[in-house]
Amino acid sequence: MYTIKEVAEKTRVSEHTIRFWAKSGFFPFIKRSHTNIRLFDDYDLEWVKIVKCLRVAGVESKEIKKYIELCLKGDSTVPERYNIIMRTKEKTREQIKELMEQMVLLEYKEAFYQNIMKNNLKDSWNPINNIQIEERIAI
Amino acid sequence: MYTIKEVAEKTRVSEHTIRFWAKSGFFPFIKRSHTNIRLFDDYDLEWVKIVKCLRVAGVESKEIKKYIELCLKGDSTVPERYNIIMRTKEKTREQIKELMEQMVLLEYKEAFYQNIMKNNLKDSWNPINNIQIEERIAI
DNA sequence: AAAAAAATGAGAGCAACTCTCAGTCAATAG
DNA sequence: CTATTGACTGAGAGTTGCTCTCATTTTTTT
Repeated sequence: MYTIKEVAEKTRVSEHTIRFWAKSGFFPFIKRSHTNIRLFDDYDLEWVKIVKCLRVAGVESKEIKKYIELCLKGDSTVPERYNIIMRTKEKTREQIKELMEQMVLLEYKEAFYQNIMKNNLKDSWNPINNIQIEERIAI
Repeated sequence: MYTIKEVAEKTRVSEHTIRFWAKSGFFPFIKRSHTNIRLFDDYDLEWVKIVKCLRVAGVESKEIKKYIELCLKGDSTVPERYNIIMRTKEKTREQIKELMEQMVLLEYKEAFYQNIMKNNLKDSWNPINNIQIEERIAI
């Protein structure tokens, strides 16, 4: 059995956020000690990880609540749950793609600034279009 | 010269957000028509793209403002700007890594649900640990 | 010249945390 | 056996970064 602190460490989600998620009804099985302290077991931990996974993918709270409730309803909801997972996968794939595109831009910037520093150029030389920017500051 | 609508389309950032960013001082060079309508040129467009890139990487507004101000100060701030770009690259790399880890978990879930649907199993069979969960609902 | 489409700023509203605070409880130090 | 330290609690205020509405003005189309 884990305390909220241990769960926070294991999942790298803040204690505040875990309490917030618990209040949102994301962890329906958590027990309490006789002095009201939350006790997470390994399955609760699994739920925390899945909720984190969905949140990181940008699934909103309302949808996560729905997913949790489908889980509680049993086998008949498996196809719907599968669809939520597939939509989440798609979202995640798009996010990775977007981040990789941004990475390309950041690498241009890196080269741009390295070039200025190495060759003592002015930063009005923009390597993206390989043209000099007149009277403008490059971002 | 582009209107806010065209910039929104080109960058896939909403008009609302572009106005919000403009109010935050992220685009210091935007001109206005004689009737107060914002006119973006190609360089302004470049700034919108960079700001988007930084935001997607999770750089907070305050830091973006700082970056913008460093750009306006000229060449002497290049090393500091370079550092911001490098930190942003690192953040982006971490995000991609985290999303890829989540992807693995989502793929387990996909296989888990597919297995239930194909073989008409109960969902208390958890494929992650390959053990049956007693009296517990799998998430 | 009128109707429809776009733009404006001010400001309200919202999601999802994030933080503060006063208070309970348990464990260890003296 | 008290006292202090430290984890935990819920309630609720505060924050970030949009997102949306609205009344008004401007532009375009017909």
